[in-house]
Amino acid sequence: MPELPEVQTTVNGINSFIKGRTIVDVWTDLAVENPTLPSHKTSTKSKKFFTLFKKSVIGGKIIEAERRAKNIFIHLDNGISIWIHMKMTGHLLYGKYVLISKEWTPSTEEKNEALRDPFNKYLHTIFTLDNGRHLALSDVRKFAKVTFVKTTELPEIYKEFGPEPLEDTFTFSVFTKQLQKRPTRPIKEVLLDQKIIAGIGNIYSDEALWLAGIHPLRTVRDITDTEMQLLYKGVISALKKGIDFGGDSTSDYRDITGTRGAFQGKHEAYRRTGQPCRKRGCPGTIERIAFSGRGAHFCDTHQT
DNA sequence: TGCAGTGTTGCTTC
DNA sequence: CGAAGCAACACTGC
Repeated sequence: MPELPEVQTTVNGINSFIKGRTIVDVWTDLAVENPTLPSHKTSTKSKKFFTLFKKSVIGGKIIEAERRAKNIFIHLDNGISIWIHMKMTGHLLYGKYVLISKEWTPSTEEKNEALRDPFNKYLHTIFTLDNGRHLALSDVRKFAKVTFVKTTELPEIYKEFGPEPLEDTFTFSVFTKQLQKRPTRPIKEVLLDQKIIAGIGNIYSDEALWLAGIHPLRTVRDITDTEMQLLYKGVISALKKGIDFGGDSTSDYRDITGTRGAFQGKHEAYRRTGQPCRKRGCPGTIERIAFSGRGAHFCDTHQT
């Protein structure tokens, strides 16, 4: 699920619902661990690390949440930032929960029925807020990671991610310069590399390539300047469209109120295998190939 | 029933 | 070194 538009939707939700709240407690079943950039090896799978985590975030007031690549940073007023990566199936939920026999479930007072959606179970980390409500991490597959860093360390960490495709500084020249760092690699693979461009995953790379009419296996250096222009626009418009529709809930993704996004009904390529291409006048069919350990979907006619 | 496939990414192996 | 493949985990669908 969570690529740039889904993570952005989550961050927007945190900022509209829980900004200003203070964290008064944290619970975890230790099923999640922290992101492992070279500089941050410790794991919440150890009780010792979790004790330190608790000590660092309890009493902190949420100033603002921020997205970098597919990561969420929640800045607290005590100089600490909570760092969350939702990986494949993680998502954050805001609700009123109760702990019953080692499992958190929505309280009877919780009026938001979406939180009772089966996809919104599997809670592995719970932040209790000063209004008695909770920010919960739901994650079936338990790949999501949670840790903390000093806020002052973030500029150094942000350097490990590529440029942000929706920022004003992401010009066509930045785009091509980044892609040219991998001239011999297939374009789809390069688009997925977070160090080249931040935030693109399997869904939006398929969509961007469909928009640009480029086959996913084309090598970067074989792509013409005209095609690059189309791809640059395609990347930006696919991501913006994802945000406009509140993200993609093909699978587990939900916004922090537990509600599905709507982008899954809007795909042109992703997971439309065997269906007709919807580009105007195109007689093609969407094809799927296995590639780089995942699926790539593209039109067999207009993507060349 | 069984196995391929699922949004991510870092580690291992060659 | 780059590149390919896999592992982490649980569930769905063919």
